[in-house]
Amino acid sequence: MTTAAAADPDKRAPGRPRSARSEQAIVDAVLGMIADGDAIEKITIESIAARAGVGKATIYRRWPNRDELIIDSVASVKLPVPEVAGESLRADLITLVSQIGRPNEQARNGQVMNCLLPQIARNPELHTWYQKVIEPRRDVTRGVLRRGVERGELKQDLDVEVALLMLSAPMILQRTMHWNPAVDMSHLAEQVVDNFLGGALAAG
Amino acid sequence: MTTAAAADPDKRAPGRPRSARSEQAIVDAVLGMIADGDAIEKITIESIAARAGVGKATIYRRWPNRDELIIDSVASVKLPVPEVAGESLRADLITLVSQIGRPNEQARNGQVMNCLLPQIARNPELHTWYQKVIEPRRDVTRGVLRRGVERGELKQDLDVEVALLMLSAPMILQRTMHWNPAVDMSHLAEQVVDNFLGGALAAG
Amino acid sequence: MTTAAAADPDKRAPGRPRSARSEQAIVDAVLGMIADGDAIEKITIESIAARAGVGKATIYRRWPNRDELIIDSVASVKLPVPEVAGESLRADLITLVSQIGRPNEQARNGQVMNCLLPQIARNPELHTWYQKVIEPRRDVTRGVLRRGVERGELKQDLDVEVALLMLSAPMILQRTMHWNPAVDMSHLAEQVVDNFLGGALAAG
Amino acid sequence: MTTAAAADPDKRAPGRPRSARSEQAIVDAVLGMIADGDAIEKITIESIAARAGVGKATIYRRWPNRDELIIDSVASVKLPVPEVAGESLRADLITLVSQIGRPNEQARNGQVMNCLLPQIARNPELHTWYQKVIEPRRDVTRGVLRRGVERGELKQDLDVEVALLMLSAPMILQRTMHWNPAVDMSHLAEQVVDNFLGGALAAG
DNA sequence: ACTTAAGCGAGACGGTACGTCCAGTCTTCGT
DNA sequence: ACGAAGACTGGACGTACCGTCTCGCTTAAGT
Repeated sequence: MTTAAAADPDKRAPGRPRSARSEQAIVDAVLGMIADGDAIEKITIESIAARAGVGKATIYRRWPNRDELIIDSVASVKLPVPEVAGESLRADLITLVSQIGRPNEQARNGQVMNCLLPQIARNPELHTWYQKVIEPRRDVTRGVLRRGVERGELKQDLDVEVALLMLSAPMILQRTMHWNPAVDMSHLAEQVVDNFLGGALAAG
Repeated sequence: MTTAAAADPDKRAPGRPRSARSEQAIVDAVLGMIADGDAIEKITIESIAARAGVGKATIYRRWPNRDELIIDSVASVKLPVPEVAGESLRADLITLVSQIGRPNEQARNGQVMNCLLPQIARNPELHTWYQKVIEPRRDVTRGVLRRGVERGELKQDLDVEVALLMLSAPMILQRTMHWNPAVDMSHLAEQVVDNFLGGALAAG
Repeated sequence: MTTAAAADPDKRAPGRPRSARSEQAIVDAVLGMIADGDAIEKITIESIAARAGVGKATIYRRWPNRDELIIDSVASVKLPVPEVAGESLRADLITLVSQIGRPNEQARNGQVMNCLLPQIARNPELHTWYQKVIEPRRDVTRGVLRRGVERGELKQDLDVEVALLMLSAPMILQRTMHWNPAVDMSHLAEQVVDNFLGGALAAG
Repeated sequence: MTTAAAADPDKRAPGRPRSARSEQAIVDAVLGMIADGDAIEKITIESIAARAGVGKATIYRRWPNRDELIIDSVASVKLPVPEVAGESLRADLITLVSQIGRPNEQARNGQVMNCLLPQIARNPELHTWYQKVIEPRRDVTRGVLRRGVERGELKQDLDVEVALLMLSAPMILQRTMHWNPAVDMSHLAEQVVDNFLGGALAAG
């Protein structure tokens, strides 16, 4: 997202190199303000520059505008790709699903996804990029589902991609936006997985 | 959302009454810009006033700020509460689910939801209001599900609210944001309903 | 120099009229800073706006840039067209010449002409404008000289325009720039006039 | 004006000596931009560095700021001290006066003086320096005038310094700023000298 | 030949001011 | 009293330069 790396890795660019300290200070300032729960429109370039102790030009040298900076900052918070125990299909899915949309300790609250969602919706580049970020996580769930199909636990004709969507979308909307206020979120992951696996139809 | 109605319905306010033409022109301007696919942040009060041929104060007299205006405008596009034929549970659900997040002719593209999503996420008032708007639609689906439970077609212990979430969330995210690009959207409603009803587990 | 007057004097512009108070505050701020002896390049639009308690846009609505504003402010200091007693040619000329380039009480120091000189030199529009400003003053001297010629006191073939230049240029350069540091300025006006009248050649 | 020479002339500084090529390139860039008629405020350090193909630091190593650089560059254009034939007082004065403020071939137009005038007015150091530059030229005229006095051609009580001012100021203002647009400049030097010598009073 | 020391082009650094745009408010006139 | 028009203060925008500071690289002089 930042300036592309040099084509020739041997030849470094002329002139004074960019300061890693400044870069970090900027990203930290952004994450700090998000974590402080500041309204997203209050996170201005000027306030970021002031908080980071950095000139505005130093920001604009790296990011073309505020949105890219915020997105990049959030993206820099590396979320570890989750691992699964492999005990059972249900347990693995609950483990994975319960992590979707969960606020993590660095990007300390749900504001982060609130920032990202609209940008992703509008910015095709960002959308593509975001897909790349979550694809590894999606891949883990995909693997679990595929193994379920191979083992005969899941239906042979299961559309894995639709399944992924059905597992993640409820978690995302509910966690970031409290989409349906009548839903109790304490056991949502289990409920989603169980409904997904068992279906709604009455047995027999 | 607009200015509260007069306390005494008999006594009309003195002076020149507000022009319905202005109000309509403002709302039309907003909807027009949304339909034109303008980026949401380009829809400024000034541009709205210019397009509507109206003074800024005339807008502020009616709405407290830009977000409320946009939301109100979008909300004014009356979406008819869908009706169901009542033939079968599956057919009814597909009818309802396929309408979720569908762009309609007045708010002519998916931009509308893109505008609303972040606002809803951040603005508690708006969130409450939005619940009220979609609650009637939700209620229809809720009714269908409840009848399914009563008839014994659906599990007795089905959590209807979670079910609603599982039916709508995938449609919303996929339709407005192409959340999972690997998903084919041509039969998504059917797939979501069938997965929801039948579950993913292999029979037997 | 400010926005041109309306073509039709009857029809006033729509909308809120510009505030005379703001305009005065801006001009006062500029003159104040000049009088304070601030370096000319320290008189920035931002500092003017702050001192005048005015938004920057209010300044830019009236003047296209800093230079025009400063010039206009200085120009607004109405210098009274001098009058002459008419006693004698010599006395009248001394009266007039001694006023050229003299700092006056409102534009309280020589900085003013220092500001204007380079602008005049570079900006043709300003040059034209400045000519109009000083023309009335020049006209008074011109009248005195012409009467001198008519009365036969001055040479019949005197080039009045060259004469004006010879009377004013030494005063301007010496007063604003101390052009020749070896010149004693205390009786400069008298000396210039006497040299001009009597010439340098030895009598006889 | 450049960095002071070493205290001990024998001991040259260690390290790589400054490049004469760079120095020349910088000065040439400045003179070129002036000659191109660029507005003085467009001649920035950055543009100079770019045009000269030189780093900014290389400029700052030699001159403390833009003004000094511009002045130094202009000053480097050596104007030859004029010589006089000594035929007659009038002819000598016309020779000298006609050269005042005349654009020369290197500093190719009147812009140069336009650049210098305001700086001189504001910067006392520069003022002193400028006096030194023009003093030799002034001295020639001073010599001619003094000889005129000694020979009895000019009045015994002539104030030579005031005379210098009266001869040069009209030429400067008219040549660099077209001070009085009504003045025909084609014979200005002759007119000034003749007026100066003969005075304006009618004979007899 | 090798070290030392300053020069070099390049360009990033923290800043300041620019001139523009919009927010939300206020003030005018005409309806 | 509402209408439009548009001026008001305020503040962020993204750009341009300032004068300073690294970078890796020459270029000499003194070992």
